[in-house]
Order: sequence, then C-alpha cells, then structure tokens
Amino acid sequence: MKLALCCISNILAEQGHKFQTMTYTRFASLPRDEAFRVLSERILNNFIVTDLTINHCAKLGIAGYRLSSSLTPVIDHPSVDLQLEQLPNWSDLSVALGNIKRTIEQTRVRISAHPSEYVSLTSDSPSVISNSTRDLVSHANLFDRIGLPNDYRSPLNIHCRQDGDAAAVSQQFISNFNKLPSNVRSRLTLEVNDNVGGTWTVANLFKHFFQTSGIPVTYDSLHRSLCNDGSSDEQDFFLAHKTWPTTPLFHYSEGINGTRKHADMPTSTPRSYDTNVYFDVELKNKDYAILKIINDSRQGK
DNA sequence: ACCAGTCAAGGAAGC
DNA sequence: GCTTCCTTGACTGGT
Repeated sequence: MKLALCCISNILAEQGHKFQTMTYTRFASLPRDEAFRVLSERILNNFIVTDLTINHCAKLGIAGYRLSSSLTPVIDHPSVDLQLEQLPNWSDLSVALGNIKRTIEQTRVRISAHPSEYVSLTSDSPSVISNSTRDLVSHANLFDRIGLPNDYRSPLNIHCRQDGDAAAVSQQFISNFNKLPSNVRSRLTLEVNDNVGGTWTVANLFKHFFQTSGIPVTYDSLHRSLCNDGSSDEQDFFLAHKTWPTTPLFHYSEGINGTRKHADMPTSTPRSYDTNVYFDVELKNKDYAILKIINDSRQGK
C-alpha cells in the first residue's frame, strides 16, 4: 500500500514554503501591468513550491502527490482566459515546469489532481459546462507540460454531483464527456459522493460509468461509508478496484464523529485488502498524518 | 503583528 | 423560489 499527499505539505508550509493565490476581483482592480506582475510571480512561486513538495514526498517515502488545483489562479477565469506563455515571466515559468518534470522522472512520485468540486458535466447551464471544461483542460494541459502519462496513472478525479435518475444523469455526463479533448478523457475518473443517500454510490458509478464508458471508479473510505446502498466496504472496494486498468488511486479519510468533516490525524489505517493500491490521505494534518500512518503500520498497529 | 472579513464555485438542503 | 450551507487557506484591509 502506497500513500499520497494532497496538495499541501504542512511541514514545508511551516518552513515558509506556501502556495499563493489571487482572486479575479483583485486582479481586475489593479493596473494591468501590476496585476500581471503580481499574478505571474505568484504562479512562479506555486510551481517552485510544487517542485519542493514532490521532492519532499520522495524523501519521506510518500509515493504519490495530488497537485493543488489552485496553482494558476485567475488565468482560467472566463474573463481572462490566458495561456502561461502570455505571462511576463514565461521563461522563468518554463524553467520551473521543467524542474517539476525532471523531479517527477527522478523520484517517480505518482502525480494526480482533483479539480474543484464545482466542476460539473451534468448542468443544464452552458456556462457551467464551458467553465468546467476550461478547468479540466487547464489541468490536463499542465499535466502534459510536466510530462505526465496520458492515462489513469495520472488521474484527473472529479465527482458527478448531480443526484437524480442515474441513467439520465450519466447520459448527460457522457454527452459532455465525449466533447472533451483526449488528454482529459483519457485521465478522467469518478469518485463516490459523500452526500447521504445520494445517487452516486460505487455500485451506480460502476454500472452507469464504468460498464458503459470504461471510466474508473475512485473509492473513498469516508464517502463510501456515508453514501452506499447497503453494500459492505469490502464489496465496494473490490468493485471500484477492478475498474482500474492500472494501480488504483483511492482516497482515505476519517470524519469527525461520523460527519464528512475531515479529521486532523488518523485513528486507524487504510484497508487495502491485500491489493496493490495508492491512497490519497485526506486528513488535515497532511504529511504529519501520513507519517503517523507509516509509523503505525511499521509497528503493526 | 494581528484579526476579521473576503474570495470562488454549483449543487444540496432547508425554509 | 429563495437563501444558506458546504469547503479552504491565502489574501485583503483595517486596526
């Protein structure tokens, strides 16, 4: 069983290596040159922190890393829609991307991403679909820039958040999915939802997305416990497991007092049922939580 | 230096 | 139907 860090290393953050962001509102309020200067410096910082974080994972024995989905703020906003090449520090950004690519090649840390929960491929609103498409394409293009495989070894994992008639909702999803560029389609996976009594259990994802379209199902221990149709954890784990043509990338998290709110630290360890699997660890203390799981499992707890 | 409010998104859930 | 909630951490502006 291999563990993966989600977005932020708390250890590096304490050392001052933090991601930066910028809102569209702020960007639009500044004079153009100033806005571009601040934005491009923050994006460069984010690429540098990403490179540091992947190296950090490798050093700690953390086998995977989920990229932050806020590495390149503002540029994907519908009113901005910029390419990285159009930023004033593109040559520096290009070097930083090359460094990330080399780090991934050297460390062999498995890279993934989990685009915003607001990405929706089932909405009736054309603007929601176009915004979601732009977001997914941006992720996939960044993946390409840093040399990630164009398949499920580097998954782009999202949810189908629309509840309702499973067949109808999935049909609408697939209709929009089919319009996506291949570098998105070949990486896209769907995760079990966390809404109680929701439509998108592992079993429904399996039936309406994997069996019809071959889309892998991302098992999540906490979401599954909240959203299931009476099936056991083991049943759902294995059902999801066989949808992956490569080693699955699943999620492990623990809720506080039975809620979906993520706990700071683990009180248990992910169950891999003796299979080969990666787990994104969605606990708030991040790498501290992962190190605890690693230490606990070494001690046979 | 610190603190509270802001930002950003789309669907769910509650009036 | 409308409002609020959900979620997150860095930014922002006022003190």
